[in-house]
Amino acid sequence: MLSFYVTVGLMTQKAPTARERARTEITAEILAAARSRLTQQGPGELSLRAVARDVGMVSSAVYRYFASRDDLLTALLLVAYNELGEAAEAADAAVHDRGDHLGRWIAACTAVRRWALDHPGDYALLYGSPVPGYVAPQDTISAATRVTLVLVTIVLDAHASGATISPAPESAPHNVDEAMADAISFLEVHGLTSVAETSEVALRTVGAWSAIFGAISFELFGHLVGSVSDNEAYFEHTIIRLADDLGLTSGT
Amino acid sequence: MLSFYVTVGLMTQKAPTARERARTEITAEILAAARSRLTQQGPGELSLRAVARDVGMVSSAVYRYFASRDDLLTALLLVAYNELGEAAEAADAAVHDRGDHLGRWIAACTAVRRWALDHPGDYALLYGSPVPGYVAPQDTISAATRVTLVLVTIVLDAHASGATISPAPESAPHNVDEAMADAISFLEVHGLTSVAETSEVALRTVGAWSAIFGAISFELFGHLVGSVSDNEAYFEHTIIRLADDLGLTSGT
DNA sequence: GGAATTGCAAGAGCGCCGCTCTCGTTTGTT
DNA sequence: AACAAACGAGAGCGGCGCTCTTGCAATTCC
Repeated sequence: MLSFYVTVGLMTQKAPTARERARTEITAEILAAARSRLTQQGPGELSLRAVARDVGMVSSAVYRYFASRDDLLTALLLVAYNELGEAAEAADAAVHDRGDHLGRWIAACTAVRRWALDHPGDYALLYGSPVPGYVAPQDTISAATRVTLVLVTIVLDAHASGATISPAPESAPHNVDEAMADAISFLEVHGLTSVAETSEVALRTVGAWSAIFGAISFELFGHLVGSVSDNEAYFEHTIIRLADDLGLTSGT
Repeated sequence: MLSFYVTVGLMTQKAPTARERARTEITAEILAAARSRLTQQGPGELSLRAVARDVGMVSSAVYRYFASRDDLLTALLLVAYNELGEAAEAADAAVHDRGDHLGRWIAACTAVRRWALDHPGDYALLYGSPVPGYVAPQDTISAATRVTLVLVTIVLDAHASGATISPAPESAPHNVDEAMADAISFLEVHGLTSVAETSEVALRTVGAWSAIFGAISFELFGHLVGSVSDNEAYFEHTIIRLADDLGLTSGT
């Protein structure tokens, strides 16, 4: 760890100075302290002065590393998004039978819920009510996409393997293509081959993802108290119903 | 308005003193000022000192009317919950053909979305990430129930008129009754007659409600940017899909 | 009707917050 | 060795929730 950069060639790569090493180290230390506070409390309660005390600094010194509280929150946003995305990816990858799309769906969804329950503060930062003024920088967006990309990929894999969806209800409007235009171009950008009925599948996938989000949020924020007695069973029912709607069958 | 209580009998009802009248009036004034700030900003940004300035008071004076910032937020919670519930009830009641359950469903859901878009701050207070320490008092719960009660009633009305639901996917677990026990007793308490397959209907209704919440939250909090190009069309598709899943048909 | 009690608005003040600026000190460059 | 950049600490600004005290007005008691 100490001579990490020095071993690269012969001075082709500059060795980091002591200051540089200290800087990245302290930055990570601050971030870790902030993270541990965030996970337990909420984003609104995260105080820069408190994390400064945690790392044994005076508050003004922290501003050498993060320009503002919003900057710190953005850094945490990135970390949390990536961690959640990684959890979903790992859960999906752990299913050995890649053709078992239902199993992959359940694994990924369950991992998302598990992570949310284990990191309520982080979840609130990612998906809770945003601060009115705040707009997420570009780099956070790609991190935010990882989770949805896992789900989308599973659905597309299933449809590439011949999965089909039930017909849309007769009373549904017929402007699906226009409504989901952005999703379609998103798929194209990510090189995901289109399947038949692309926009209808996209519609249902986005709908499924927001339904999952709704279920987790309701559970986490206490809106299911008095209605659902077994949150885990309820969630399992929900995601299986969604999978069924997306054409993911237990066969294959 | 002035001689409101005085006209009731002959001193059987005490006339409110000037102080009492002033108190309720000022309380309402503070609440209104707070509300207008809340609707535009979020709950986290609502400062008691700011509303005090709005009503031309010093901050400590406001504490005569609301014991704490949390108390003020709770009062706002109640107002907002009731307003949202009323909006949903009114939209449902405006559908003249009471047998048109799909129409009533669409009307109620659309009204909820409309209200949320018009009152983003209030919506964040009701359904956004809660403050970790805060627990909602009992009186807010009944107000919170109004919206869901509208939706539940429509679904039950439809099923009392012979609506049926599609069978659950074969891969679904079989513990629906236990998972939805609380919802069933909720229905009994509210004197809502059970229909066939009660717990499955309850499961789907709760699922539908959280899916609606998810769709609205995603739209409001900007998580649909890049996926959905027409939010209104997307929402209409969503609620019609949910209605179809609940057995609400356009016929009857 | 006058005195005691209660309700009220204002002010000062406490500890917290985000953030800025200044001032010595340390580290890296030439 | 001289200079420049980065850094940590401290003081300080305005704003926050909330408490306490003080004078004043409305109400109630005798």
